Amino acid sequence: MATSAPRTARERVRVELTAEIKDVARRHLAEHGASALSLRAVTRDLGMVSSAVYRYFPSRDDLLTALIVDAYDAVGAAAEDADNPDAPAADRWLALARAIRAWALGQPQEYALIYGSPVPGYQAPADTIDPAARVAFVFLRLVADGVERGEIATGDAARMSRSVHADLAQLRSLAAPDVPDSVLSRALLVWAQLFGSISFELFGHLHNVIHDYDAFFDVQMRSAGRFLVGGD
Amino acid sequence: MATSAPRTARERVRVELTAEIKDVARRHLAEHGASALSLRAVTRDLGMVSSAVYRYFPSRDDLLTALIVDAYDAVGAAAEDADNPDAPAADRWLALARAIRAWALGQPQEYALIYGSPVPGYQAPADTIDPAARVAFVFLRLVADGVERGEIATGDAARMSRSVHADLAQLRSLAAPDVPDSVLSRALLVWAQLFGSISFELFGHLHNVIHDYDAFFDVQMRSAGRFLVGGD
DNA sequence: TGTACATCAGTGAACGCGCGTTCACTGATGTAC
DNA sequence: TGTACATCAGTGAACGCGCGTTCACTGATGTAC
Repeated sequence: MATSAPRTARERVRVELTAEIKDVARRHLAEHGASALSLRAVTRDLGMVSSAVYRYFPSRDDLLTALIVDAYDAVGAAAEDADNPDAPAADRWLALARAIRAWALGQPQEYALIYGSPVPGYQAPADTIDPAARVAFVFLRLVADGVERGEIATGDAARMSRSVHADLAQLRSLAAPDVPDSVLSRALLVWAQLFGSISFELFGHLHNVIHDYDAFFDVQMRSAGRFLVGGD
Repeated sequence: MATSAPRTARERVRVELTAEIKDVARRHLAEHGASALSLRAVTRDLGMVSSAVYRYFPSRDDLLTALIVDAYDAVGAAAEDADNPDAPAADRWLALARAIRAWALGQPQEYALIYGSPVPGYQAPADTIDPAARVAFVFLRLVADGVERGEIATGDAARMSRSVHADLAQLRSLAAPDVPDSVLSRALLVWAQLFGSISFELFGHLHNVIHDYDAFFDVQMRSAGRFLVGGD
Protein backbone atom coordinates (compact mmCIF):
# COMPACT_ATOMS: atom_id res chain seq x y z
CA MET A 1 0.00 0.00 0.00
CA ALA A 2 2.47 2.61 1.16
CA THR A 3 4.86 1.97 -1.69
CA SER A 4 6.51 5.01 -3.15
CA ALA A 5 5.60 6.18 -6.65
CA PRO A 6 6.25 3.48 -9.23
CA ARG A 7 9.17 4.33 -11.45
CA THR A 8 9.46 1.70 -14.09
CA ALA A 9 6.76 0.91 -16.63
CA ARG A 10 6.49 -2.54 -15.18
CA GLU A 11 5.75 -1.19 -11.74
CA ARG A 12 3.20 1.21 -13.13
CA VAL A 13 1.38 -1.57 -14.94
CA ARG A 14 1.51 -3.68 -11.83
CA VAL A 15 -0.14 -0.99 -9.73
CA GLU A 16 -2.80 -0.45 -12.36
CA LEU A 17 -3.57 -4.12 -12.80
CA THR A 18 -3.76 -4.67 -9.06
CA ALA A 19 -6.34 -1.92 -8.91
CA GLU A 20 -8.18 -3.34 -11.89
CA ILE A 21 -8.39 -6.76 -10.31
CA LYS A 22 -9.84 -5.24 -7.18
CA ASP A 23 -12.32 -3.21 -9.22
CA VAL A 24 -13.61 -6.25 -11.04
CA ALA A 25 -13.68 -8.20 -7.78
CA ARG A 26 -15.69 -5.39 -6.22
CA ARG A 27 -18.17 -5.58 -9.08
CA HIS A 28 -18.53 -9.32 -8.58
CA LEU A 29 -18.95 -8.73 -4.87
CA ALA A 30 -21.75 -6.29 -5.58
CA GLU A 31 -23.54 -8.83 -7.74
CA HIS A 32 -23.07 -12.10 -5.96
CA GLY A 33 -21.76 -11.47 -2.47
CA ALA A 34 -18.50 -12.25 -0.80
CA SER A 35 -18.67 -16.01 -0.52
CA ALA A 36 -19.39 -16.32 -4.23
CA LEU A 37 -16.33 -14.28 -5.12
CA SER A 38 -14.26 -16.43 -7.46
CA LEU A 39 -10.76 -15.77 -8.68
CA ARG A 40 -11.47 -17.56 -11.91
CA ALA A 41 -14.50 -15.43 -12.63
CA VAL A 42 -12.54 -12.27 -11.92
CA THR A 43 -9.67 -13.17 -14.20
CA ARG A 44 -12.10 -14.30 -16.87
CA ASP A 45 -13.62 -10.82 -16.84
CA LEU A 46 -10.18 -9.33 -17.17
CA GLY A 47 -9.28 -11.50 -20.13
CA MET A 48 -6.49 -13.13 -18.17
CA VAL A 49 -5.84 -16.73 -17.53
CA SER A 50 -6.89 -17.75 -14.04
CA SER A 51 -3.42 -18.48 -12.76
CA ALA A 52 -2.18 -15.00 -13.62
CA VAL A 53 -3.91 -13.49 -10.62
CA TYR A 54 -1.38 -15.22 -8.41
CA ARG A 55 1.21 -12.69 -9.53
CA TYR A 56 -0.88 -10.09 -7.72
CA PHE A 57 -2.58 -11.83 -4.85
CA PRO A 58 -1.12 -14.95 -3.29
CA SER A 59 -4.57 -16.39 -2.60
CA ARG A 60 -8.26 -15.71 -2.67
CA ASP A 61 -8.21 -14.71 0.97
CA ASP A 62 -5.61 -12.06 0.29
CA LEU A 63 -7.81 -10.56 -2.37
CA LEU A 64 -10.71 -10.58 0.09
CA THR A 65 -8.53 -8.91 2.69
CA ALA A 66 -7.61 -6.18 0.22
CA LEU A 67 -11.29 -5.60 -0.53
CA ILE A 68 -12.09 -5.44 3.17
CA VAL A 69 -9.31 -2.97 3.84
CA ASP A 70 -10.45 -0.85 0.91
CA ALA A 71 -14.03 -0.91 2.15
CA TYR A 72 -13.04 0.19 5.63
CA ASP A 73 -10.93 2.92 4.11
CA ALA A 74 -13.81 4.02 1.92
CA VAL A 75 -16.29 4.41 4.79
CA GLY A 76 -13.59 6.06 6.81
CA ALA A 77 -12.90 8.53 4.05
CA ALA A 78 -16.60 9.19 3.49
CA ALA A 79 -16.98 9.91 7.17
CA GLU A 80 -14.00 12.22 7.25
CA ASP A 81 -15.24 14.10 4.22
CA ALA A 82 -18.64 14.60 5.78
CA ASP A 83 -17.30 15.94 9.02
CA ASN A 84 -17.05 19.66 9.59
CA PRO A 85 -15.11 20.08 12.85
CA ASP A 86 -16.46 23.57 13.38
CA ALA A 87 -20.13 22.58 13.38
CA PRO A 88 -22.11 21.85 16.55
CA ALA A 89 -21.85 18.29 17.80
CA ALA A 90 -25.46 17.39 16.99
CA ASP A 91 -25.03 18.53 13.40
CA ARG A 92 -21.77 16.67 13.04
CA TRP A 93 -23.42 13.53 14.31
CA LEU A 94 -26.28 13.80 11.84
CA ALA A 95 -23.91 14.47 8.96
CA LEU A 96 -21.75 11.53 9.95
CA ALA A 97 -24.69 9.17 10.27
CA ARG A 98 -26.02 10.23 6.89
CA ALA A 99 -22.64 9.84 5.25
CA ILE A 100 -22.18 6.34 6.57
CA ARG A 101 -25.66 5.33 5.51
CA ALA A 102 -25.18 6.85 2.09
CA TRP A 103 -21.98 4.91 1.64
CA ALA A 104 -23.69 1.72 2.78
CA LEU A 105 -26.59 2.20 0.37
CA GLY A 106 -24.16 2.91 -2.43
CA GLN A 107 -22.22 -0.32 -2.01
CA PRO A 108 -24.40 -2.63 0.05
CA GLN A 109 -22.26 -5.72 -0.54
CA GLU A 110 -19.17 -3.91 0.68
CA TYR A 111 -21.11 -2.81 3.74
CA ALA A 112 -22.21 -6.40 4.26
CA LEU A 113 -18.63 -7.52 3.80
CA ILE A 114 -17.40 -5.49 6.73
CA TYR A 115 -20.46 -5.09 8.95
CA GLY A 116 -22.48 -8.19 8.11
CA SER A 117 -21.74 -11.76 9.05
CA PRO A 118 -18.10 -12.69 8.69
CA VAL A 119 -17.26 -14.58 5.51
CA PRO A 120 -17.23 -18.27 6.47
CA GLY A 121 -13.79 -19.79 6.47
CA TYR A 122 -12.15 -16.41 6.28
CA GLN A 123 -10.04 -15.14 9.15
CA ALA A 124 -9.49 -11.40 9.11
CA PRO A 125 -5.77 -10.72 9.50
CA ALA A 126 -4.35 -7.99 11.69
CA ASP A 127 -3.97 -5.45 8.89
CA THR A 128 -7.71 -4.88 8.83
CA ILE A 129 -7.73 -3.47 12.35
CA ASP A 130 -6.41 0.00 11.68
CA PRO A 131 -8.60 0.73 8.65
CA ALA A 132 -11.58 -0.58 10.60
CA ALA A 133 -11.02 1.96 13.33
CA ARG A 134 -10.84 4.92 11.00
CA VAL A 135 -14.56 5.62 10.80
CA ALA A 136 -14.96 5.21 14.55
CA PHE A 137 -12.25 7.76 15.16
CA VAL A 138 -14.26 10.36 13.29
CA PHE A 139 -17.14 9.70 15.62
CA LEU A 140 -15.08 9.72 18.78
CA ARG A 141 -13.35 12.96 17.78
CA LEU A 142 -16.74 14.56 17.38
CA VAL A 143 -17.75 13.32 20.80
CA ALA A 144 -14.52 14.50 22.40
CA ASP A 145 -14.91 17.92 20.79
CA GLY A 146 -18.50 18.10 21.96
CA VAL A 147 -17.47 17.43 25.52
CA GLU A 148 -14.60 19.88 25.38
CA ARG A 149 -16.84 22.61 24.01
CA GLY A 150 -19.54 21.94 26.55
CA GLU A 151 -22.08 20.86 23.95
CA ILE A 152 -22.44 17.37 25.33
CA ALA A 153 -23.83 17.03 28.82
CA THR A 154 -21.63 14.84 30.93
CA GLY A 155 -24.23 13.90 33.56
CA ASP A 156 -23.29 11.41 36.22
CA ALA A 157 -22.11 8.01 35.26
CA ALA A 158 -24.45 5.10 35.75
CA ARG A 159 -23.13 2.46 38.06
CA MET A 160 -20.82 0.17 36.19
CA SER A 161 -18.46 -2.57 37.13
CA ARG A 162 -14.73 -2.12 37.43
CA SER A 163 -14.22 -4.12 34.22
CA VAL A 164 -16.42 -1.86 32.13
CA HIS A 165 -14.81 1.16 33.67
CA ALA A 166 -11.42 -0.22 32.64
CA ASP A 167 -12.56 -0.89 29.09
CA LEU A 168 -13.90 2.62 28.75
CA ALA A 169 -10.73 4.06 30.25
CA GLN A 170 -8.67 2.26 27.65
CA LEU A 171 -10.86 3.53 24.86
CA ARG A 172 -10.67 7.04 26.28
CA SER A 173 -6.90 7.05 26.38
CA LEU A 174 -6.84 5.71 22.83
CA ALA A 175 -9.29 7.90 21.04
CA ALA A 176 -11.50 10.03 23.23
CA PRO A 177 -9.47 12.19 25.60
CA ASP A 178 -11.34 13.67 28.54
CA VAL A 179 -14.64 12.05 27.62
CA PRO A 180 -16.21 10.77 30.83
CA ASP A 181 -17.61 7.24 31.14
CA SER A 182 -21.19 8.43 31.01
CA VAL A 183 -20.71 10.06 27.63
CA LEU A 184 -18.54 7.30 26.24
CA SER A 185 -21.14 4.74 27.18
CA ARG A 186 -23.89 6.77 25.54
CA ALA A 187 -21.73 7.24 22.49
CA LEU A 188 -21.22 3.52 22.05
CA LEU A 189 -24.93 2.96 22.38
CA VAL A 190 -25.63 5.47 19.68
CA TRP A 191 -22.91 3.98 17.53
CA ALA A 192 -24.36 0.48 17.79
CA GLN A 193 -27.75 1.93 17.01
CA LEU A 194 -26.45 3.50 13.82
CA PHE A 195 -25.14 0.25 12.44
CA GLY A 196 -28.15 -1.63 13.71
CA SER A 197 -30.41 0.77 11.84
CA ILE A 198 -28.43 0.58 8.63
CA SER A 199 -28.29 -3.21 8.81
CA PHE A 200 -32.02 -3.41 9.46
CA GLU A 201 -32.67 -1.33 6.40
CA LEU A 202 -30.16 -3.03 4.14
CA PHE A 203 -30.87 -6.58 5.17
CA GLY A 204 -34.61 -6.12 4.85
CA HIS A 205 -35.73 -6.30 8.46
CA LEU A 206 -37.93 -3.25 8.12
CA HIS A 207 -39.51 -4.45 4.93
CA ASN A 208 -43.22 -3.66 4.95
CA VAL A 209 -42.77 -1.74 8.19
CA ILE A 210 -40.91 1.34 7.06
CA HIS A 211 -41.49 2.68 3.58
CA ASP A 212 -39.85 6.08 3.65
CA TYR A 213 -36.42 4.99 4.78
CA ASP A 214 -34.77 8.36 4.21
CA ALA A 215 -37.18 10.26 6.41
CA PHE A 216 -37.31 7.56 9.05
CA PHE A 217 -33.53 7.43 9.27
CA ASP A 218 -33.33 11.16 9.84
CA VAL A 219 -35.95 11.07 12.57
CA GLN A 220 -34.11 8.26 14.30
CA MET A 221 -30.68 9.83 14.04
CA ARG A 222 -31.92 13.17 15.32
CA SER A 223 -33.40 11.38 18.28
CA ALA A 224 -30.16 9.50 18.83
CA GLY A 225 -28.30 12.78 18.58
CA ARG A 226 -30.46 14.30 21.29
CA PHE A 227 -29.73 11.31 23.48
CA LEU A 228 -26.03 11.65 22.78
CA VAL A 229 -25.71 15.31 23.66
CA GLY A 230 -28.50 15.50 26.17
CA GLY A 231 -27.51 13.06 28.83
CA ASP A 232 -29.62 10.41 30.39
CA MET B 1 -45.35 -27.47 9.76
CA ALA B 2 -48.89 -27.45 11.05
CA THR B 3 -49.57 -31.04 10.07
CA SER B 4 -51.63 -33.07 12.46
CA ALA B 5 -50.06 -35.91 14.44
CA PRO B 6 -48.55 -38.54 12.14
CA ARG B 7 -50.51 -41.74 12.14
CA THR B 8 -48.68 -44.29 10.11
CA ALA B 9 -45.17 -45.53 10.85
CA ARG B 10 -44.05 -44.09 7.55
CA GLU B 11 -45.27 -40.63 8.48
CA ARG B 12 -43.62 -40.86 11.86
CA VAL B 13 -40.28 -41.77 10.34
CA ARG B 14 -40.66 -38.98 7.83
CA VAL B 15 -41.19 -36.40 10.54
CA GLU B 16 -38.24 -37.70 12.49
CA LEU B 17 -35.91 -37.79 9.52
CA THR B 18 -36.93 -34.30 8.46
CA ALA B 19 -35.97 -33.10 11.91
CA GLU B 20 -32.74 -35.07 11.82
CA ILE B 21 -31.74 -33.54 8.51
CA LYS B 22 -32.34 -30.09 9.92
CA ASP B 23 -30.35 -30.92 13.04
CA VAL B 24 -27.35 -32.05 11.06
CA ALA B 25 -27.69 -29.06 8.77
CA ARG B 26 -27.76 -26.80 11.81
CA ARG B 27 -24.56 -28.41 13.05
CA HIS B 28 -22.91 -27.80 9.71
CA LEU B 29 -24.18 -24.24 9.77
CA ALA B 30 -22.60 -23.74 13.16
CA GLU B 31 -19.27 -24.98 11.90
CA HIS B 32 -18.98 -23.55 8.43
CA GLY B 33 -21.61 -20.90 7.93
CA ALA B 34 -24.63 -20.71 5.69
CA SER B 35 -23.05 -20.39 2.30
CA ALA B 36 -20.94 -23.47 2.91
CA LEU B 37 -23.97 -25.56 3.77
CA SER B 38 -23.92 -28.54 1.44
CA LEU B 39 -26.66 -31.08 0.92
CA ARG B 40 -24.11 -33.75 0.11
CA ALA B 41 -22.21 -33.15 3.32
CA VAL B 42 -25.41 -33.30 5.34
CA THR B 43 -26.58 -36.56 3.81
CA ARG B 44 -23.08 -38.01 4.17
CA ASP B 45 -23.28 -37.34 7.90
CA LEU B 46 -26.63 -39.06 8.01
CA GLY B 47 -25.38 -42.14 6.20
CA MET B 48 -27.75 -41.49 3.33
CA VAL B 49 -27.03 -41.17 -0.32
CA SER B 50 -27.06 -37.56 -1.44
CA SER B 51 -30.12 -37.81 -3.62
CA ALA B 52 -32.26 -39.10 -0.77
CA VAL B 53 -32.57 -35.66 0.75
CA TYR B 54 -34.78 -34.66 -2.15
CA ARG B 55 -37.55 -36.75 -0.65
CA TYR B 56 -37.56 -34.25 2.22
CA PHE B 57 -36.51 -30.93 0.78
CA PRO B 58 -37.02 -30.10 -2.88
CA SER B 59 -33.82 -28.07 -3.00
CA ARG B 60 -30.99 -26.61 -0.98
CA ASP B 61 -32.82 -23.31 -0.71
CA ASP B 62 -35.82 -25.00 0.85
CA LEU B 63 -33.61 -26.52 3.50
CA LEU B 64 -32.13 -23.08 4.15
CA THR B 65 -35.59 -21.60 4.41
CA ALA B 66 -36.55 -24.23 6.96
CA LEU B 67 -33.47 -23.40 9.01
CA ILE B 68 -34.24 -19.69 8.83
CA VAL B 69 -37.82 -20.23 9.91
CA ASP B 70 -36.65 -22.43 12.78
CA ALA B 71 -34.11 -19.82 13.86
CA TYR B 72 -36.69 -17.05 13.90
CA ASP B 73 -39.00 -19.30 15.86
CA ALA B 74 -36.25 -20.11 18.31
CA VAL B 75 -35.40 -16.49 19.12
CA GLY B 76 -39.08 -15.74 19.27
CA ALA B 77 -39.64 -18.55 21.73
CA ALA B 78 -36.63 -17.53 23.80
CA ALA B 79 -37.98 -14.01 23.98
CA GLU B 80 -41.45 -15.16 24.96
CA ASP B 81 -40.04 -17.42 27.65
CA ALA B 82 -38.01 -14.59 29.12
CA ASP B 83 -40.90 -12.19 29.30
CA ASN B 84 -42.85 -11.77 32.49
CA PRO B 85 -45.85 -9.60 31.59
CA ASP B 86 -46.36 -8.54 35.19
CA ALA B 87 -42.90 -7.05 35.65
CA PRO B 88 -42.11 -3.36 35.19
CA ALA B 89 -41.34 -2.32 31.64
CA ALA B 90 -37.67 -1.59 32.31
CA ASP B 91 -37.14 -5.02 33.80
CA ARG B 92 -38.97 -6.69 30.95
CA TRP B 93 -36.78 -4.85 28.49
CA LEU B 94 -33.58 -5.94 30.21
CA ALA B 95 -34.76 -9.53 30.44
CA LEU B 96 -35.71 -9.52 26.77
CA ALA B 97 -32.41 -8.04 25.66
CA ARG B 98 -30.48 -10.55 27.70
CA ALA B 99 -32.53 -13.44 26.36
CA ILE B 100 -31.97 -12.44 22.76
CA ARG B 101 -28.25 -11.96 23.32
CA ALA B 102 -28.01 -15.29 25.11
CA TRP B 103 -29.72 -17.00 22.23
CA ALA B 104 -27.40 -15.29 19.76
CA LEU B 105 -24.29 -16.28 21.69
CA GLY B 106 -25.56 -19.83 21.91
CA GLN B 107 -26.00 -20.24 18.16
CA PRO B 108 -24.00 -17.49 16.51
CA GLN B 109 -24.30 -18.91 13.02
CA GLU B 110 -28.06 -19.04 13.30
CA TYR B 111 -28.04 -15.47 14.50
CA ALA B 112 -25.84 -14.54 11.54
CA LEU B 113 -28.19 -16.44 9.27
CA ILE B 114 -31.14 -14.26 10.15
CA TYR B 115 -29.59 -10.99 11.30
CA GLY B 116 -26.31 -10.93 9.37
CA SER B 117 -25.84 -10.36 5.69
CA PRO B 118 -28.36 -12.19 3.55
CA VAL B 119 -27.10 -15.43 2.04
CA PRO B 120 -25.96 -14.58 -1.50
CA GLY B 121 -28.21 -15.97 -4.18
CA TYR B 122 -30.88 -16.84 -1.67
CA GLN B 123 -34.21 -15.08 -1.79
CA ALA B 124 -36.20 -15.34 1.42
CA PRO B 125 -39.71 -16.53 0.57
CA ALA B 126 -42.82 -15.10 2.14
CA ASP B 127 -43.15 -17.82 4.79
CA THR B 128 -40.25 -16.33 6.73
CA ILE B 129 -42.12 -13.10 7.43
CA ASP B 130 -44.40 -14.25 10.22
CA PRO B 131 -41.75 -16.12 12.21
CA ALA B 132 -39.44 -13.11 11.80
CA ALA B 133 -41.98 -10.85 13.45
CA ARG B 134 -42.47 -13.06 16.47
CA VAL B 135 -39.59 -11.69 18.53
CA ALA B 136 -40.49 -8.11 17.69
CA PHE B 137 -44.02 -8.67 18.89
CA VAL B 138 -42.72 -9.54 22.33
CA PHE B 139 -40.92 -6.24 22.42
CA LEU B 140 -43.83 -4.20 21.14
CA ARG B 141 -46.20 -5.84 23.61
CA LEU B 142 -43.91 -4.80 26.41
CA VAL B 143 -43.83 -1.26 25.07
CA ALA B 144 -47.60 -1.13 24.67
CA ASP B 145 -48.08 -2.44 28.20
CA GLY B 146 -45.62 0.11 29.53
CA VAL B 147 -47.54 2.94 27.93
CA GLU B 148 -50.87 1.61 29.11
CA ARG B 149 -49.60 1.29 32.66
CA GLY B 150 -48.03 4.72 32.64
CA GLU B 151 -44.51 3.39 33.04
CA ILE B 152 -43.29 4.78 29.76
CA ALA B 153 -43.29 8.56 29.37
CA THR B 154 -45.03 9.57 26.20
CA GLY B 155 -43.46 13.04 25.88
CA ASP B 156 -44.19 15.08 22.80
CA ALA B 157 -43.43 13.70 19.41
CA ALA B 158 -40.48 15.11 17.56
CA ARG B 159 -41.35 16.68 14.26
CA MET B 160 -41.62 14.02 11.64
CA SER B 161 -42.82 13.90 8.09
CA ARG B 162 -46.21 12.64 7.06
CA SER B 163 -44.63 9.51 5.59
CA VAL B 164 -42.93 8.52 8.83
CA HIS B 165 -46.09 9.26 10.71
CA ALA B 166 -47.97 6.95 8.36
CA ASP B 167 -45.41 4.16 8.77
CA LEU B 168 -45.61 4.42 12.54
CA ALA B 169 -49.39 4.47 12.41
CA GLN B 170 -49.40 1.26 10.43
CA LEU B 171 -47.04 -0.37 12.88
CA ARG B 172 -49.17 0.84 15.78
CA SER B 173 -52.36 -0.61 14.37
CA LEU B 174 -50.55 -3.87 13.70
CA ALA B 175 -48.73 -4.51 16.92
CA ALA B 176 -48.61 -1.60 19.32
CA PRO B 177 -52.06 -0.26 20.13
CA ASP B 178 -52.20 3.19 21.69
CA VAL B 179 -48.45 3.68 21.59
CA PRO B 180 -47.81 7.25 20.47
CA ASP B 181 -45.32 8.10 17.73
CA SER B 182 -42.79 9.46 20.16
CA VAL B 183 -42.58 6.19 22.05
CA LEU B 184 -42.74 4.03 18.96
CA SER B 185 -39.88 5.94 17.44
CA ARG B 186 -37.80 5.59 20.59
CA ALA B 187 -38.65 1.91 20.74
CA LEU B 188 -37.39 1.30 17.22
CA LEU B 189 -34.20 3.13 18.04
CA VAL B 190 -33.63 0.95 21.05
CA TRP B 191 -34.48 -2.13 19.04
CA ALA B 192 -31.94 -1.31 16.35
CA GLN B 193 -29.42 -0.63 19.06
CA LEU B 194 -29.95 -4.07 20.55
CA PHE B 195 -29.19 -5.87 17.32
CA GLY B 196 -26.38 -3.49 16.53
CA SER B 197 -24.80 -4.25 19.88
CA ILE B 198 -25.16 -7.99 19.50
CA SER B 199 -23.80 -7.89 15.97
CA PHE B 200 -20.85 -5.77 17.06
CA GLU B 201 -20.02 -8.30 19.72
CA LEU B 202 -20.58 -11.38 17.61
CA PHE B 203 -18.92 -10.13 14.47
CA GLY B 204 -15.88 -8.91 16.33
CA HIS B 205 -16.21 -5.17 15.99
CA LEU B 206 -15.51 -4.58 19.64
CA HIS B 207 -12.51 -6.85 19.68
CA ASN B 208 -9.75 -5.31 21.78
CA VAL B 209 -12.11 -2.53 22.80
CA ILE B 210 -14.50 -4.31 25.12
CA HIS B 211 -13.27 -7.23 27.15
CA ASP B 212 -16.06 -7.85 29.64
CA TYR B 213 -18.89 -8.24 27.17
CA ASP B 214 -21.44 -9.43 29.73
CA ALA B 215 -21.02 -6.42 31.98
CA PHE B 216 -20.80 -3.97 29.12
CA PHE B 217 -23.97 -5.32 27.54
CA ASP B 218 -25.88 -4.88 30.78
CA VAL B 219 -24.68 -1.31 31.22
CA GLN B 220 -25.71 -0.49 27.67
CA MET B 221 -29.11 -2.13 27.87
CA ARG B 222 -29.93 -0.45 31.16
CA SER B 223 -29.07 2.85 29.58
CA ALA B 224 -31.20 2.03 26.56
CA GLY B 225 -34.02 1.04 28.89
CA ARG B 226 -33.84 4.40 30.63
CA PHE B 227 -34.03 6.09 27.26
CA LEU B 228 -37.00 3.94 26.30
CA VAL B 229 -39.09 4.61 29.37
CA GLY B 230 -37.81 8.06 30.15
CA GLY B 231 -38.66 10.06 27.10
CA ASP B 232 -36.47 12.39 25.20
C1' DT C 1 -57.48 -62.09 7.62
C1' DG C 2 -55.44 -62.24 3.07
C1' DT C 3 -54.40 -60.58 -1.40
C1' DA C 4 -53.42 -57.08 -5.23
C1' DC C 5 -52.13 -52.76 -6.18
C1' DA C 6 -50.50 -48.10 -5.26
C1' DT C 7 -47.51 -45.22 -2.86
C1' DC C 8 -43.35 -43.89 -1.20
C1' DA C 9 -38.19 -43.96 0.62
C1' DG C 10 -33.83 -44.72 -0.46
C1' DT C 11 -30.13 -46.34 -4.01
C1' DG C 12 -26.37 -45.67 -7.13
C1' DA C 13 -24.77 -43.96 -11.25
C1' DA C 14 -24.37 -40.13 -13.95
C1' DC C 15 -24.40 -35.12 -15.82
C1' DG C 16 -22.22 -30.92 -16.06
C1' DC C 17 -20.31 -27.57 -13.59
C1' DG C 18 -16.89 -24.42 -11.32
C1' DC C 19 -13.52 -23.90 -8.07
C1' DG C 20 -8.37 -22.77 -5.97
C1' DT C 21 -3.93 -23.73 -6.78
C1' DT C 22 0.56 -25.62 -8.90
C1' DC C 23 3.95 -25.88 -12.41
C1' DA C 24 7.09 -25.73 -16.26
C1' DC C 25 7.20 -22.66 -19.99
C1' DT C 26 7.85 -18.37 -23.12
C1' DG C 27 8.68 -13.92 -24.04
C1' DA C 28 8.94 -9.26 -22.65
C1' DT C 29 11.00 -5.69 -19.58
C1' DG C 30 14.69 -3.93 -16.57
C1' DT C 31 19.63 -3.59 -14.93
C1' DA C 32 24.65 -3.54 -14.85
C1' DC C 33 28.60 -2.97 -17.23
C1' DT D 1 24.78 3.32 -26.68
C1' DG D 2 24.93 -1.67 -26.89
C1' DT D 3 25.14 -6.18 -25.05
C1' DA D 4 24.39 -10.12 -21.59
C1' DC D 5 21.97 -11.57 -17.96
C1' DA D 6 18.37 -11.45 -14.42
C1' DT D 7 13.80 -10.54 -13.25
C1' DC D 8 9.15 -10.79 -13.82
C1' DA D 9 4.20 -11.28 -16.10
C1' DG D 10 1.31 -14.06 -18.23
C1' DT D 11 0.25 -18.84 -20.50
C1' DG D 12 -1.96 -23.21 -20.75
C1' DA D 13 -2.45 -27.61 -19.11
C1' DA D 14 -3.33 -30.25 -15.29
C1' DC D 15 -4.65 -31.93 -10.40
C1' DG D 16 -8.09 -33.07 -7.33
C1' DC D 17 -12.00 -31.62 -5.40
C1' DG D 18 -16.98 -30.93 -4.19
C1' DC D 19 -21.22 -29.36 -5.53
C1' DG D 20 -26.75 -29.56 -6.80
C1' DT D 21 -29.75 -32.11 -9.22
C1' DT D 22 -31.90 -35.87 -12.28
C1' DC D 23 -33.30 -40.46 -13.22
C1' DA D 24 -34.55 -45.26 -13.61
C1' DC D 25 -34.52 -48.67 -10.24
C1' DT D 26 -35.67 -51.81 -6.05
C1' DG D 27 -37.87 -53.00 -2.15
C1' DA D 28 -40.58 -51.84 1.75
C1' DT D 29 -44.91 -49.87 3.68
C1' DG D 30 -49.81 -48.65 3.36
C1' DT D 31 -54.66 -49.12 1.50
C1' DA D 32 -58.87 -51.06 -0.44
C1' DC D 33 -61.52 -54.81 -1.10
